[in-house]
Amino acid sequence: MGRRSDHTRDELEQLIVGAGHTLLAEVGYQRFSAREVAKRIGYSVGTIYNVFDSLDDLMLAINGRTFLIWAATIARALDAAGPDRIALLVASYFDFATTNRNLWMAIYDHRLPAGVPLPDRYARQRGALTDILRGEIAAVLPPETRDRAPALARSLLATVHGHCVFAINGTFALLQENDPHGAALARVREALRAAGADMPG
Amino acid sequence: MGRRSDHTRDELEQLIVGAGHTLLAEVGYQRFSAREVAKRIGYSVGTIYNVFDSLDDLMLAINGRTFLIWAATIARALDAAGPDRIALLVASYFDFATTNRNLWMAIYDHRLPAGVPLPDRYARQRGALTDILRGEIAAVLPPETRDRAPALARSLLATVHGHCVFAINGTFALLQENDPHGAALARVREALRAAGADMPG
DNA sequence: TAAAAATATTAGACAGTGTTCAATTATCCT
DNA sequence: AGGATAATTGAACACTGTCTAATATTTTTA
Repeated sequence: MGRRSDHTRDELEQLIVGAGHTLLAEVGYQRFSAREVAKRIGYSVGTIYNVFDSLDDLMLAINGRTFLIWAATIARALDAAGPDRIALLVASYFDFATTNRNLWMAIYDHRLPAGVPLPDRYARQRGALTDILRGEIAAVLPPETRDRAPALARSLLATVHGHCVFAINGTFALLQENDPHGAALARVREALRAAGADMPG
Repeated sequence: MGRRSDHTRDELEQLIVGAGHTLLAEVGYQRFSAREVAKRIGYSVGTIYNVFDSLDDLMLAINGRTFLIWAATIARALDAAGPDRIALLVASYFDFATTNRNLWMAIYDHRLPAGVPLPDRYARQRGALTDILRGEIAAVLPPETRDRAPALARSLLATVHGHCVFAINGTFALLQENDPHGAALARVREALRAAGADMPG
C-alpha cells in the first residue's frame, strides 16, 4: 500500500509509541514485543521497523515518554506541596514507581549494547528530572554550601533509588523490611542535616 | 543414549551451572541462552531441561553460585581488614560489582514471573550476605541502639546498591558524577554517625 | 549370558522473537 | 491517464525457550 490518508509520519510515530507505552505498562519489559505493538495499531511488523531503526530505538522513545510523564507528575506534586518539599519528593518517587511498576522498571531494565551511547534527546529527558531535584536541594542548603547541591542531588537520588528498587524487586520483602519509603526518607534527612540543611520534619 | 559413564546426575548439574556461570559472565543476561550452555558442555538442549525445570530455574542456580562467591569474597576481605571495616564493606561492594559486571547485574536483571516466590534455598543464599553486614553495623553502634542494626543494615545496603547501580548502568556518567564510591561511603558514614556509631575515618 | 526393564540423551517440532527486504499498493504530480 | 514516489506488507532468516517421541545406553533380572 501507499501512504494512508489518516496518518502523517509523525502521527504514526506517536501512535506506535503510544501503543508501545500501553503494552509495556500492561505486560512489562520482558514480555514486550514489536509484533504485538503492530497488531494493536493495525499495522504489520515491517511498519514499525520503517519508523524506528530497531527495538532499542522504539524502547528509548517509550521510556522517554515515561520520563516526560514522570517529570510532569513530580512538577505537579511540587506545585501543590506543603512546607516539607523534600519529603514530598521522596514520596513522589516511590509513588510513581509503585503505581507505574512496569513502566518504571523498563527504564532500568532496558540497556543499550555496550559502547552505544544514549542519544542526546533521551539523555536530556533524563536530566530534566535531576534538575528539579537539584533545585529543591539547593533551596534547603545554607547559601555558603549551596555549591554542594549538584553532587548531593545525584547521591540522594541514588539513595532513594536503591531503596525503591529493593522495595519493588522483592529484596526488601526478603529482608523483612516493611517501610522502605520511611527508611529512604530517614537517610535523605540525615544527609541533608549533615550538610547543614534547614528543613521541617 | 543412556547414562554417560563420566558424569553422575549431580556432577552434570554442576557442569551445567559452571558453564552457565561462565557464559553469563562473558555475554551478560540478555545474550545468555540455554542452547549455548548445552553446546559448551557437549550436550544437547534437552539435557538441560532434563536437569532444570526451566531457564528460570537454571538462572536461579547460576545466580545462587554468584551469591556464594560474593559472600566468600567479602568474608575474605573482612579477614584482612584494617580498623575501618565499614569503608572496606562499601569498597568490596563496588569492587565485586565492577569486576563481575555481568554476573552482578544478572542477579537483579533476572526476575521470576509475578507471584512465583524465590525458592528457600536461594533466599537463604541472599540472606547470608546481609547477615555479614548486620554484624558489622551492630559492631560500630553503641550498645543501647544496637537493636537498630538490622533495619539500618538493610537501608545502608540499599543506599550503597543505589549508588552502585547508577555507577554501572551509566546513570551517574550521564549526571557527571565521577566518584560514586566516595558518595556512597559518605552517605553511609552520615547515617551511622546519626545513629551514634563510633568508627574511624 | 541374554533378555527385559529402567534411565539418560537426543533430535526435531512448535510457537514465539527481532530484523530485513523484495514485492505490492496507494497516493501524488504532471 | 500514466508515471514517479512513497508507504506498507508479509514472507523469510536466524534465533529463542520448551516439550516430547524416539533412541541409545546402562542396569537389573532371569
